[in-house]
Amino acid sequence: MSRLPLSELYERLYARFGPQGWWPGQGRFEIIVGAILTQNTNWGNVEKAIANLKSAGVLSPNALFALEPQRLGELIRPAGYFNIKAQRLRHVLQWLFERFDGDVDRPGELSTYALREALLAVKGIGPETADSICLYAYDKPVFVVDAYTARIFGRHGMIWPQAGYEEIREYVESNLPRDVQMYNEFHALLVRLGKEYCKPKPLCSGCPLEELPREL
DNA sequence: GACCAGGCACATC
DNA sequence: GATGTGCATGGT
Repeated sequence: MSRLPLSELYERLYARFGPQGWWPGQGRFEIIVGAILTQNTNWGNVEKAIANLKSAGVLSPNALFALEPQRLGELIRPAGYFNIKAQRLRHVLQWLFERFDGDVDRPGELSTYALREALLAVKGIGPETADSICLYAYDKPVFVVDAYTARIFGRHGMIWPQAGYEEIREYVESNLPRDVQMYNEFHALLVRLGKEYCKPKPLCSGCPLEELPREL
């Protein structure tokens, strides 16, 4: 495995691409909705779905919870998997209302660990979605692993090929300062790098990381 | 037309 | 515990 310090990788990516300004949406509730809609889905499609929700005036916990499930599906249709995602949004809303009286700020009072566990218990919220919500909606110091992260780290020999989500998350969290802003930028920078240079095909053309030493 | 995109739950072995 | 499959739209 490479001994390239993660902090150096972070600094190089930041120097190359600059601040990414994530999350690309505003407000806690919009971030939560976006985190579910973007599951295995291009962000451009998510933007269309969110625009539909805004136009319909239902991008709030109360309005969205009052919506007929079928109507919700129609509005988020551009984001794909619209039936299952409509259900997942309902599950989050049920959680929000049953446990926090529909107040989207109150989950933030939980500890990082408690919030993460509570989110993971909601049907339709897996590790990446839970961590995205923790980090980007509630400023909790949790690193978000995604498909790009695994692919980039894997191709550069930084993790075992069969490493799972938790393994990769702990690898990052134990090798970087526990810093919300750094986790925020690092994840966004990895997505940026992945979109531009680390696609399934072609493999790594012009990747900026090639300038980095493989072994220090 | 094939492939891909900021996953997840569930079935099966 | 690992692996396979359904879920769906829109861009390249």
